[in-house]
Amino acid sequence: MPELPEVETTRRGIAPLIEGRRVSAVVIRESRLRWPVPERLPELLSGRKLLQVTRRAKYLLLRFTHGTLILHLGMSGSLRVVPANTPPARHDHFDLLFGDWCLRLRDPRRFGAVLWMEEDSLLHPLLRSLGPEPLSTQFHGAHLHRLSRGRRIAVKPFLMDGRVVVGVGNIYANEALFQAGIHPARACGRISERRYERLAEAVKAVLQAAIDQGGTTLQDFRQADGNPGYFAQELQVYGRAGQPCPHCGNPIRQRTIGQRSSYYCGRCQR
DNA sequence: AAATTCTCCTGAAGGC
DNA sequence: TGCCTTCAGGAGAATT
Repeated sequence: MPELPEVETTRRGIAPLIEGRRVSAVVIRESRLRWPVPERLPELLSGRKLLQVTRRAKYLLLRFTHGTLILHLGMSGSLRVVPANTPPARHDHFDLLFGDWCLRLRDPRRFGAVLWMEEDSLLHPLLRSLGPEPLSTQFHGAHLHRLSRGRRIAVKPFLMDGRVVVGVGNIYANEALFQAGIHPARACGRISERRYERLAEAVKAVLQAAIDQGGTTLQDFRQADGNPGYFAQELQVYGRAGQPCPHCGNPIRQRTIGQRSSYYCGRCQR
C-alpha cells in the first residue's frame, strides 16, 4: 500500500524520465477512479511541457506552466514508465505519453485519483489542510504534543491523521510506535512531550529507512522500474501477529484500533 | 469540536 | 474445481 516512502520512491523513479519532456498524448481508459478523471485532460495537456514532479503528502504533483496534474495512488496504485507501444494490461487506467515513453497508472482497486488544478495546487481542497511533512524540520515531538493536548483518541489513529502529520499510513504507524515503545491504543493526550520526541524521531527513521529500501511491497506496489520495494523484510511488527517480538520475544499481538489492524508488543509498548 | 462509522473497489485467502 | 464469505486499507463524507 503506497504510503509516503512508496510515493517518494515512485517520484524519484519517474521524475528523471519525464521532467522537461512534452506530453504527446493522454489516454483515459477508465475514468471511474476515486473521483472522475477530468475528460478534458487530453486537450489540457497535449503539447505542454512537464516542468517538475514533486510530492506533497502522498500526492504526486506534475507541474505544468498552466496548472498541476495531481496523482494519488490510493492503496493499490502504481506508476511506471514504459515504452509507448507497450500494450496496456488489466487495470491500466491512465497514460501520459511523452513521445516514445509512457507514464502509466495501474490501480486495481481504483482508490487512486487523477485530478487537475489550475491555480496553486497546494491550495487544492485536498491539500490545503494537510499537516507538516514528516521528514521536514516542521515535524517534531513538540508539534505532536501540542496537537494532542485534551484529546482522547488513540495515538495510532492520531498519528495517521493527515492534519497532524502527512504520509504515515498503517504500516509505518505500527512500526514507528513499536520503535518508540508506545502502545498504539494509548490516549494521545496522555503521552509526555519527551515520549512524543521519541515518536517523532521514530517516524522519521522508519520513513527514511523505507525510502532507502525503495518502499514496502506487500502485494501491488512497484517501483517505477517495475521492481518491488525491499522494506517488507525490515518490518518489525506489521503483519507479524504471533511471531516473537524482536526485542523481548513475546508474541506480537494484533488487534483493531481505530478501524485499522494494529500490531504491537504488549510488553515493550506501553 | 471531536470521535466514530460508512464508503468506494478488487484480489487474496479461507471455508465448505 | 468452484462458489461464497471475509478481510484489507487511504481518506473523504456522513453520522453520532
